[in-house]
Amino acid sequence: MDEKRKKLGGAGGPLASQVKRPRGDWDDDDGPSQFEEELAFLDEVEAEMAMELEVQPAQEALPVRKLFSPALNPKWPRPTPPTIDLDTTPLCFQQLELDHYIGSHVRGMPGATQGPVPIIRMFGLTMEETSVCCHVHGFAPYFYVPAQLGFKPEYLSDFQKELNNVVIRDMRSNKDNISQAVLATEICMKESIYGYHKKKLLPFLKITMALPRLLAPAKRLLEQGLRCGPLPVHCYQAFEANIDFEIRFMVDTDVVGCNWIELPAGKYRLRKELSNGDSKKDVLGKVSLSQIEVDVSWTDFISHPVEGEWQKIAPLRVLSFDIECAGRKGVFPEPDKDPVIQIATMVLRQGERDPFIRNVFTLNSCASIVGSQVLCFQREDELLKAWADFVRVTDPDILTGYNIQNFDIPYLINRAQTLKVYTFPFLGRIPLTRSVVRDSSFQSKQMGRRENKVINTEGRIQFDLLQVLLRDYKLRSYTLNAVSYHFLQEQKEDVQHSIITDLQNGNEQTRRRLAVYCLKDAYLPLRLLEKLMCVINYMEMARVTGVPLSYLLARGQQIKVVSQLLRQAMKQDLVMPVVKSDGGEDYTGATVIEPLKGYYDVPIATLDFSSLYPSIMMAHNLCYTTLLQTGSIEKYDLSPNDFIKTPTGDHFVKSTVRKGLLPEILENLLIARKRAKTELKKEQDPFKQKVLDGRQLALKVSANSVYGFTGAQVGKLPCLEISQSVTGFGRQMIEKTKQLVESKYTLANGFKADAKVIYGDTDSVMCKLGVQSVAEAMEIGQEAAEWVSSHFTPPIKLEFEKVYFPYLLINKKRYAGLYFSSSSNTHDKMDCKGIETVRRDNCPLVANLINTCLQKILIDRDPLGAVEHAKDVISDLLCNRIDISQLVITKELTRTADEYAGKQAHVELAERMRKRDPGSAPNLGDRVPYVIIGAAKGVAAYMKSEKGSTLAVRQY
DNA sequence: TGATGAACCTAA
DNA sequence: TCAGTTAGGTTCATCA
Repeated sequence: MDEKRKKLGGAGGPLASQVKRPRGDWDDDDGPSQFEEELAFLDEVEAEMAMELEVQPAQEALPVRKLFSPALNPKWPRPTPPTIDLDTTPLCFQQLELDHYIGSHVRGMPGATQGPVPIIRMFGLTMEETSVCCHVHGFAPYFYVPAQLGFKPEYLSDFQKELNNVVIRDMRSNKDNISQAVLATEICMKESIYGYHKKKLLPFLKITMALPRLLAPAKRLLEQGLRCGPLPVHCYQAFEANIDFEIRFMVDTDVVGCNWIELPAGKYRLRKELSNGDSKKDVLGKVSLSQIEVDVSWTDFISHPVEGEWQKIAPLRVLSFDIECAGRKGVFPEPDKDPVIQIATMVLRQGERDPFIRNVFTLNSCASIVGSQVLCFQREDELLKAWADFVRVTDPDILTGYNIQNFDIPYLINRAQTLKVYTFPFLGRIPLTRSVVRDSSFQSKQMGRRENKVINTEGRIQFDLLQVLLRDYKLRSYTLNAVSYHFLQEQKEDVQHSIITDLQNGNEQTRRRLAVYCLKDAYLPLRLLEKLMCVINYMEMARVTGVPLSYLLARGQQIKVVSQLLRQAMKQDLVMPVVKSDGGEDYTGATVIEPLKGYYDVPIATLDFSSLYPSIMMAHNLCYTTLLQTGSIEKYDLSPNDFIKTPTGDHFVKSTVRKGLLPEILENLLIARKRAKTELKKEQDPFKQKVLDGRQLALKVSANSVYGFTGAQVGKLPCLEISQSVTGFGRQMIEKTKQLVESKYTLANGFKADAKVIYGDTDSVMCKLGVQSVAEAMEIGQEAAEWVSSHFTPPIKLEFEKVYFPYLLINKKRYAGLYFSSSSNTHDKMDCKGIETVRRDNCPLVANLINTCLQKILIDRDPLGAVEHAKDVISDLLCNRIDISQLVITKELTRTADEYAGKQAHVELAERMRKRDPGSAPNLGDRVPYVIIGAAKGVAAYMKSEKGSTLAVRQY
């Protein structure tokens, strides 16, 4: 079978022309596309696997009812779950999504018995593919404030009453008629995480509120001041009042994202399907579409740590889909005007190779497609209704596709509204909760401003591939076509947007062509998801950081650190203050050593501090809990031996006095990473390997984001003393490394030459050691790294990483070289940093030209050839012989012409392009920075030529 | 003509 | 209600 699959892999393979298909008016290409072969092949796979007979593809409209008959579509519903004997059977499921809703008290469950109560809801999956919805009762939100001086336990009830009164008075409308906003107050001994306080626990008031949304007003009112008993009015500072309810719950119950939950036998209640009028007391009716729905007390379930058997992953259903709309010419489709004409869907079990459901819902007839079910509808509203029903029946855990979040789902929902398909917008697992489209804007320094739509699909995780790619990959283009080509070397089916409507208005063959296109657009995201191991990697990230899977795509970096910090803090009775974040002064970052620019025809050894910032935090015990605030040294009578002064003048106690939380978190992350890596080496099963690799990656990323968290001034808990001390130590270290290397490896000490650090950035130094061979450079580099490491506090470690030979150092953050690490005989790659070849704001022509030039310089050792090449391209440009499809133009460049021949050429080219195809100025905004001149100038500069003699290399 | 700042993207 | 950091190169527009 795999043999066959391989054959399909090669473009234009022998299979491509064997099968003929009927031709329609729009069928101007030869034979079926490769994707069609692939689809057809999927049918064969199933036949070979002796699966049940495939349903004959339908061509004519089907009565909708029949679609859902088990006889026609046996694979749609999940397998019937085993019957459960509550008294003897525990229920184990992998929790995939965790949220909360406001409901009312359930008899026998802990928590408030009156008024609205928050109920945690876990959605998940058993190993047998049974979907589970679990209502967890009795957990209430809370926060802390330090008890006022002189506060006595007997004041508690007064305090609670006072706070309750002001909170209720503060409510604009009390729709739910809440009479008890504050459920409980108690005194407990805690310590603020912020600053060192000699480990002294102080009395705090733990305030439990009825609902999560009451935390913010309670906090605000307490900050404004509250009077209690005989004490004067006091303004309280709130702690942990800004923690998401879900995170609060997970931290307190040791639940991490996507871990396994066990409900012990006898401890949970099964919900039943209740028909109308069937209202037995004590039996709750099902409210979700999950196959099994249960209730449990928050104190009664077991949360399994991600270890051993509990590392497994349940067979999630991943549903990928794509829609086509019949837009008007030149107008982007609008849901109140333009119909949805096709929806293609593929459903895959996570871990399996091929989707087990493949279908396309079409408006009007459509010729059959081998490998896919074709479901035709005469009316658009019926199509939409049937598709939504189909989604609910197949009950996917994950919804994916390309840009479904900002296009497909909103379009479908809005279109359904226009057509009055009222049953449509219920795409989650709670049939009573309508999916609505909301706008949200999201802003961060990292990602800039981003406008997004948000659609609630309770219990089903939206995993929009586009969003994943935007987050995790820096790409030149994010079109599905470009992305597919980049990762899969595969293209979309070739259908121009402008002809979609014509295809729809043609015949069943043209609609078939459209359907194949649509199917591929549903299929590609699945392939990409698998190739990039998104689901596994995200799950591991959720497990490592402890947040729900959905947070990873919906939220930023900070929540992950907060989750870990809270878990660690709780163990030591430490609590997190709510800080008001006001962006202050920036602080100094890393050092970039002034480069000795030039072309180095000798091996350059590169030494790197591994995980520099995490290791600094560990080595020097930098943490909120170890920070000595002004006056603390005197206050706690600390001797100089007890603390350190950082390069920025901040003080932290040593680990002998108090071990910091952040260093502890980092240690755990790095230990876990090491463990994952050793397990990875031992593991034979490729699936488990992927999981472990995903984990070690998640652990590394998590460790590196801790520093950023402390420096995030608009953040949950910024601490510039930590972040600036970290960078301060870093600056000191790189400077010291340079000195050490240059002082030991000298002629005077018997080495072949005086070593010179020619460049360095943040955590690395590039050393010219005066040796001629890569092997020698590796040997000395290795030794130097070890020797330098011994001058620093563990776990700080300088590592020999690679040798560049030759090495072209153009400027700070701009260099290229042949990269040797595994072998001293052959280079692994040509490594380019910061140069046009790696930048996404240049047109391909520039990148290609520079890349070729660099290859000629570094690999062929032919700098003259490089300049010749640059010249050739220039003259091609000037003679209009260049392939203009490689060019993208800037608006600015078309406006001004100047003396630069290259630039002038571009202006002309831009004009030509415009004349030829006025509507297609491609990627407007891309830079074409003096394309060729820039390159030639660059190459010449690399050759140390004088300014002005751009093409001359005589001096070299 | 050179200085300056914005926009963009990258290095780490 | 939400947002990881700073350093730094290159290009281009603007202005005196």
